[in-house]
Amino acid sequence: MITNWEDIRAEVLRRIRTRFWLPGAVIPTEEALAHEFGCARATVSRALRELAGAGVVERRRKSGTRVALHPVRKATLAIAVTRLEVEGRGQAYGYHLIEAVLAVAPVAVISKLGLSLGSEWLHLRCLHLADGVPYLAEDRWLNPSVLLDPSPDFAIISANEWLVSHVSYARGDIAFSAASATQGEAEMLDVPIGAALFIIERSTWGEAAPITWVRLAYAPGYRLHTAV
Amino acid sequence: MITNWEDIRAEVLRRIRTRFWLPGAVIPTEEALAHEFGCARATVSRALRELAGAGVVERRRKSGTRVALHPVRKATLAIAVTRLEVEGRGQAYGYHLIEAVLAVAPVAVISKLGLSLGSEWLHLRCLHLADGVPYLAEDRWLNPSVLLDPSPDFAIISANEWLVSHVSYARGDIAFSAASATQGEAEMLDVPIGAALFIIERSTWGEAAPITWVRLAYAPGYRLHTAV
DNA sequence: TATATTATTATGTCTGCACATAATATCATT
DNA sequence: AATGATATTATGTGCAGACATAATAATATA
Repeated sequence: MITNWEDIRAEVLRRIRTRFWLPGAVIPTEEALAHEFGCARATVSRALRELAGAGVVERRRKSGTRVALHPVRKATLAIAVTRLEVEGRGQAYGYHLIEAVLAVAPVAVISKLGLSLGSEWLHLRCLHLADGVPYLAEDRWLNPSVLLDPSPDFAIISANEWLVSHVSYARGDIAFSAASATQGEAEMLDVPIGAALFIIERSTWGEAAPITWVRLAYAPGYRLHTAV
Repeated sequence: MITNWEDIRAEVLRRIRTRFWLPGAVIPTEEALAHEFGCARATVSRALRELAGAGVVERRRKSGTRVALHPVRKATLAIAVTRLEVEGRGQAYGYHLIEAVLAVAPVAVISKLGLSLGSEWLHLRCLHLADGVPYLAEDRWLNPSVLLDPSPDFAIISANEWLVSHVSYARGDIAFSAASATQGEAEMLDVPIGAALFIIERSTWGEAAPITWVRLAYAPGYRLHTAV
């Protein structure tokens, strides 16, 4: 008797991983499993739904549930506000605003956010520190119209942290890549020009207009990881 | 009247993103929302549970549901089998086995998988191509005891693809980082030594013993991205 | 034979109810 | 004032039943 959806999920996962049910094979119906485990169909359904969300099984009406043939590993990364990420490791967080100017956004940013040409945005360059050591170089373009009156002081609070608690957004996009350190990044992070850096680029849109585009260049050694 | 959990999730998300409910604020109870929307409590519960899973709200018994103060963006990356990733973009997939030898695993691998010192593992080096261009250099250490009899021919099928359909695993770990191309990687990918590469490292364990450790070095230009 | 039409099936969703559980508030006791 | 017992509250889980929906199979029709 298993009447707990987490235990059922574990048992089904066990049968898949031990290859009792092979990749591509159809597993018993919800009703059959509910009967076997001595629980309600809804409970089995909950367990299988979670496994489908994790990419372990694929489900289709009428045809049933089958073990995923090519398990798309869904790695879920938790991307926190930088300050909390650093403090969460027990390190002291530091933050410096390097530059904040109104300027015409470069074409790369314009095209990614779909801006009109020649529009002036706020350009921020900042450095985040962990235990006093350069941790992350931030290069951000920010739609000035989202700034409230009075405008926040980005020398004190990081744009990221201010944005998440003051500006509503509708959708966003995150990309991960690797790049060689530019001269500016090399200076900020105190590494040689050309060093391999881990890059996160984010675009964020509000309901009507784009909000911000940011490139985060992490100091060498940075790793994002997750259990599967 | 909203009696559909996805619509309820959308409506709650709208209220949060339009800052009708502010970060940190407690939102109405499931029962109150169910009454407002004219649906059952379970339906609201389902919607809020999904939002909690996405990191948008935080829920605690007795205290209720509140809008996440520091929304940990949970970026879910879909990591497919390389062949399907390439073919999914409409490119021709190519695969070459460079080397396959039994050898003593280096300390870095031993420590990551918790192997006993001096054990001989199968060392594979392979190159994956997209439209004939080097795409990914793979450096893999594989526990020879997982190989069935007859042993698969890794000159024809990639280890990744063979493993997902032939070996059961219990848990794994994925890490993303950036690194400068080693001499071997530079040769395989046809890039200068020191070029910034996107790196994925994976460790996989079976129920009892470790199965494999692999380092995937992607050619410059590779990006992983996801909508939020 | 090819093409609609209809039945069947397994998952997807919603409801109303019950009880479990964790966190908090309240109150009595020392 | 500090401590401990008790009540209250909101979420967490489970159940049985109903109907919706998508995909497939079976059947009838041109």
